[in-house]
Amino acid sequence: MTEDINPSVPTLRRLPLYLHLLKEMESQGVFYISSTLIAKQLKFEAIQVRKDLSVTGIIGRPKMGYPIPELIKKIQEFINWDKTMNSVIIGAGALGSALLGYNGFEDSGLKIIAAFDSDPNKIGSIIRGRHVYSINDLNDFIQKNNILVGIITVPAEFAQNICNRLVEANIRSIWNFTPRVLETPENIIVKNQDPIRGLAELTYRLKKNNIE
Amino acid sequence: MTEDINPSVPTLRRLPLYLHLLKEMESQGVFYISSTLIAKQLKFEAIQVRKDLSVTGIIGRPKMGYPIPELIKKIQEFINWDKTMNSVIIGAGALGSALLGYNGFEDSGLKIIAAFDSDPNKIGSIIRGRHVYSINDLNDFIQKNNILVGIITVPAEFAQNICNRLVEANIRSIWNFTPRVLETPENIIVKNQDPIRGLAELTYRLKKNNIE
DNA sequence: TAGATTGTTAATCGATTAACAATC
DNA sequence: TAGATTGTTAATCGATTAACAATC
Repeated sequence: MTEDINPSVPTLRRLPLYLHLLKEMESQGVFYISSTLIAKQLKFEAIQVRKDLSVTGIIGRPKMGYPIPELIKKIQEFINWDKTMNSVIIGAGALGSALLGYNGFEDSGLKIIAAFDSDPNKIGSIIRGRHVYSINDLNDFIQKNNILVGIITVPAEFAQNICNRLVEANIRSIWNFTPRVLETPENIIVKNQDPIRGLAELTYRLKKNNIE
Repeated sequence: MTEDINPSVPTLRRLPLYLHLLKEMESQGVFYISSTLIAKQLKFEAIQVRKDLSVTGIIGRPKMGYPIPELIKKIQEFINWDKTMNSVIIGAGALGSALLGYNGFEDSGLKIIAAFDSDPNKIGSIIRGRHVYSINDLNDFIQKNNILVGIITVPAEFAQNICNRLVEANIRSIWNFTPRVLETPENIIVKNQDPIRGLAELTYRLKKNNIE
């Protein structure tokens, strides 16, 4: 086996930032970049950049830095963004609709191919080019369309119920945008992504700034 | 000074999860909860729960646990969610509209009172009850309406430009939903919140699961 | 009372940072 | 070549976890 390095979660979370920067640099016609310059752009430490990038197996060249096209490829492979992953959204409300229209997924290989909702007014409609189906069709759809990721954007109180349905349909992973912690079998990958958690960081610092 | 404890970032990010759970318990008529039970619900360790909660200054009672109403209040005070904070959104696209309609902010005291965009078709419209103004009116609006937080949901390539305008208007903090790292003066609080960073964690584990 | 729970102090674990030889 | 940069190994820093006395 070549892949032996276990990246830390912070490293995994930084890799998309590198990827985004590198694609930008590449589009500007730059083909080598040093850890020093990456660090400056992203406000990291150069040594941290080198440590992070090393997990992908990239080999840099002293004095030159890292070859950008190759590094992009290595990062994409490492976090599995070089492949298309089909997903569905459950909950076609504000947040669900936003994710359907969000172009930030371009870099990632994630395709949201349908939405599901329980509201009869929404079922049958098309949001941002994707059909909205009844939640009752969820199980069938997942099994027939090779859906790897279920994205939960329903109100918190329905999150566990939707989760159960996804598990029944043999989903592989769940991206949970609600503040509920979900009960799942061990083999299901769950990533919680409640944006409000980041807000606490910001507002705490606002308060602290104000006091001092 | 009573507040001497510096919470770690992970602790700050967990506090909203406790808050959410506690509010739920309270609405069910429960008034005391132990760290053991909180840990079980959130899949944490009890000792971690106690460590986290201690930053708020809460005093628990052996055998009983923590008084829920008081703990809710302490957490809210600690992360500054007991006060209303006015904010504006810049970028009334998919993500911006979603945040305008998102009811997850109820717990937090954050009020989004207006949106701004550069698209003449959007300017003058109303999205989820909030007016969309021209970006040219941003500076005036911020200064006149005690805006503490600027939420950036424009496409990445415009993020720095919007950031500069916010800084000019003497904004106190920026919640940045783009993958760009912003250049700001030191006194501005910036919180980056690109949802795609969490996706990397999920997709990496998907890949790893598949290989093994 | 006995036993569950808190909260403090110490130990462990893991991530970041530093030092520096190797290299182009 | 000289000097900038990589990548490895070690040191530091900080967060999590463990141990346990105090308490209800």
